[in-house]
Amino acid sequence: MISIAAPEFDLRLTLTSGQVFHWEPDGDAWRGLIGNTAMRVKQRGAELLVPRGCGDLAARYFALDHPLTAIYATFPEDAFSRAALAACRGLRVMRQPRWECLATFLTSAMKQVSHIRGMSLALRTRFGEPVAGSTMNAYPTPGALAEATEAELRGCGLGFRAPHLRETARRIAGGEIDLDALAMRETEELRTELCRLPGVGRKIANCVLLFAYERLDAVPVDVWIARVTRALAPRGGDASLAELETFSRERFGPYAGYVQQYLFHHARVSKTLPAS
DNA sequence: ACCCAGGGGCAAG
DNA sequence: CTTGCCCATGGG
Repeated sequence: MISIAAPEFDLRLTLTSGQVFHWEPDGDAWRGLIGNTAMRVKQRGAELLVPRGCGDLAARYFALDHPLTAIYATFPEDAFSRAALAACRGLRVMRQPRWECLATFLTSAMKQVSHIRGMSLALRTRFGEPVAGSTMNAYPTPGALAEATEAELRGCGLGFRAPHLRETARRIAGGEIDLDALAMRETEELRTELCRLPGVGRKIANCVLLFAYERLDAVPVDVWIARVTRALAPRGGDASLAELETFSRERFGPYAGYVQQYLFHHARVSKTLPAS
């Protein structure tokens, strides 16, 4: 293990905030994969202990370069947002592998976090390649999922999401869509391209923009964020999802995705909403 | 038994 | 351009 600097970072909060679904606690450390690299990571104060040779990889994955102080300066002043910031200080919006992020959020539709974890693990176990030094397999490639049958995917608990994942995997494996090449597109254009994929609508596209394409202003509006922002927005009681997204982007500013992530996690963990 | 989950697609208004 | 309904599955 080596040590890297990780000021203003909370590993546990970051890994349990509903961004990634394959990390598991191992004593006072965490075990998981960054792409195809096995990792055991442990926080010790303002430093992070990672396997030798994995410092740069981990620093990038955990976004240790994000300017949290500047980001916090943009947070709204209302009581609930302040409480979320106080409760989630050190939570970072990670940089995830694009395909893995797209596929896991595609399976997330109308599922609780624990279910998403279960599907991710089942897909890895059934269709992923083994990784040296890990008992967990890598996330399955687009090709591996494109070749799976719908029944096999349903066997992993995917339900009605199975044909969506299969067809999206097929398009990517076949080269109709290049997730890496899309990285240089502007956000609006990139979102439009992602929304063309079956099973990917506005909310899931925004998750992928935020968690895999560094678009920190993207706001995924799920049921939790809808509840929070309906309470936060003036006359938000009957606002549509589109209106809530517009409200969030305008109210929360250039790091709206960061704000949203703090509100999401705080609301979920505390089981509270803004007083309206 | 009943409810809900980090939604999306499609038809109908 | 909006709204209503269905789509599987599992845990509380």
